Amino acid sequence: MAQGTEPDGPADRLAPVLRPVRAGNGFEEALEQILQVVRLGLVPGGGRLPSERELAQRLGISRVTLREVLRVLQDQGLVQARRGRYGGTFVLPRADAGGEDELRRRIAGVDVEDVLRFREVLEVGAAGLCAAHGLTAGQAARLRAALDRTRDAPPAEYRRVDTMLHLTLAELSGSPTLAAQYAGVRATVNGLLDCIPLLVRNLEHSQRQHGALVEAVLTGDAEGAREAMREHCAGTAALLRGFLA
Amino acid sequence: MAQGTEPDGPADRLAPVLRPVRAGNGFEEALEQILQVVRLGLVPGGGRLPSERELAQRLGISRVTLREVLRVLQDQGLVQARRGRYGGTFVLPRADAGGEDELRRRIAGVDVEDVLRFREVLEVGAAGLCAAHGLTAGQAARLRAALDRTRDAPPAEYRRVDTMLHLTLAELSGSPTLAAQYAGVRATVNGLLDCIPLLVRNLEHSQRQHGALVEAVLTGDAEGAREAMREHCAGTAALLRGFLA
DNA sequence: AGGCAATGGTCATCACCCATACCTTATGGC
DNA sequence: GCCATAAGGTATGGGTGATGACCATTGCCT
Repeated sequence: MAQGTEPDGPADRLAPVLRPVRAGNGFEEALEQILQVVRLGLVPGGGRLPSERELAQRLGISRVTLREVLRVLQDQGLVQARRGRYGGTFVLPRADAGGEDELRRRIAGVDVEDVLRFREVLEVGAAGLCAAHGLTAGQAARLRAALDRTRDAPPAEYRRVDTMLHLTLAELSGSPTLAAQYAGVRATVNGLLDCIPLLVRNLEHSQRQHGALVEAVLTGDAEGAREAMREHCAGTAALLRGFLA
Repeated sequence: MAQGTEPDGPADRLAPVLRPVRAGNGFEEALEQILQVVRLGLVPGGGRLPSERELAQRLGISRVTLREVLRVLQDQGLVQARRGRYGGTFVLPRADAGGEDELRRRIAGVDVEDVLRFREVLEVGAAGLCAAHGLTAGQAARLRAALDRTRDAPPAEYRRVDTMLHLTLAELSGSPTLAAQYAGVRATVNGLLDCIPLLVRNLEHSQRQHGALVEAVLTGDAEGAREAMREHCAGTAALLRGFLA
C-alpha cells in the first residue's frame, strides 16, 4: 500500500540517481582523469604534470595510489619521470599510434548517441550563456586569443587548440560544473575522433564556424551564438555517426 | 623548456579535470544519493525504498556500509525500517521542518549561480532535443501523463510532480548522462527551494509555462520548446536569486 | 664549492570498507 | 497450522588505500 504513484508500469524512476557511487576503484578513476588531461592536450607533449604531491591532493587520492597510476603510464611510454628539483613527470610527445585494435577497444561501451547529445547541449548552452551575460575585456581577450591559436595551428596540433577553444568557452560560461562536465565529455569525443580520419576540408569548415561563433558571442548575440554552435556540433556529430555507424 | 604553451598567466587549465575522484568516502556519497531520492520525491512519503540488498548493489557499496547510511537516516526520523516479508525501508512523510538553521546550513557552500546556469543549460537542451528528434507515441503519452499530474496536484505535492515532469523530459532527451546530471542538479535546486516560501501565484504561472512547453515539444517546435523552457527557468532563477541574494 | 629546496622513490601503520555467511522476523499461500 | 519466502539484523575475515615520515636525486643560487 501507498506503493505506486506511477502506474506507468515498471519504469525505473530511480535509475538516474542510484548510479554506482564510484565508477571503479580510486586507481582506475585517477588513471582515467590523467588520461583525460593528456587526451585533452591540457598538458602538451613535453609539458610537465603537476608534482605527485599536488596531483594526489587535487585528485583526492594518496600519493601511493597516484604513483601506481603514473607507474602504469610510464610503463606504457606515455609519460616519463625525472627526479631532482625541477624534475617531475613529463608527457612524452605522441607515443600512442595505438593501432586499430587499441582504438576500437577504447570506444567499446561508449554510448555514442548519449555522448553526442550531451556534448551539444553543453556546448550550445555555454555559447548562449557567454553571449547572454557578456564577457569582461579580459575574458574576451582570452577567447580571441584561443581563436587565433586555432588559425595558425598545424594539422597535428589542431585537435588540441580546438579543444582549448571550446574548453575556454565552457569556462567562461560562469558555471564550473558545466566546464567540468564538458571536459569529461570532450575527452570522450576526442577518443572517438582518434578513430576516424582527419579531413583537411573539415578543418576549414570548422574554422569558419569558429569565427562566426566567437563573433556572435562577443557581440552578445545569444541566439546567433547558439545557432552557430549547433551547426558546429552537428558537423562533428554527422562525421562520427557516419564513421562509427 | 617546452613548458608554457599558454602565456596567459597562471590560469589553471587543469581545474575542470583534476577534481577529486570521490566527493567523500563511500558512506557520504551514498547518503547524499539517498537524500537525493527523497528530495526529488522519487519515493514519495510512505513509499518504500528498494531492499537493502538491491540498493547496495545499485550504489556499488556493501550492504554493511549502506546500513550505516540507513541507520543515520532512521535516527534522524527520515525513514523507518520494518522487518519481515513485505517489510523494507519506508520514507516517512515530511519529517523535516528542519528550521531556518538546518536549511541555511544545507545551502552553505552551494554556488547558486553555477547551479542555476547549469540547470538552465540542461533543461533547455533537453527540451530542444525532445522536440527535435520527436517522441514515440508511448513517450508522448508519458510526458502528457506527467503534465496532467501537475494540474490536479495539491500545493504540498506540487514540488514533487513538477520535479517528475522535468525529470521525464530529461530522460526522454535520449541522453542518460543528461538525465543523471539533471537529477543531481535538480536535487540541489529543490534544496534551495526549500529555503524560500512557496507562492501560489508562481504555481499558476508555472502551470501555463508547462503547458506551452509540452505543447511545443509534442509538435516538434524545437525553438519554441527551448524558448518556453528558458522562460520557465528564468522565473525560478529570479525567485532564488531574489531570496538568497 | 656548498647548500638549499623541490621533486621522485620507499616504507610501516592503520582505518575503512567489502564479501560472505548466517540469524531473526513477518507475511502469504498451501 | 505450517512453511516457504523476502525482507531487515548481525558477525567475521581480508584487502585496498590513506597517512605520515623518511630517503635519494637533481639543479639553481649564494
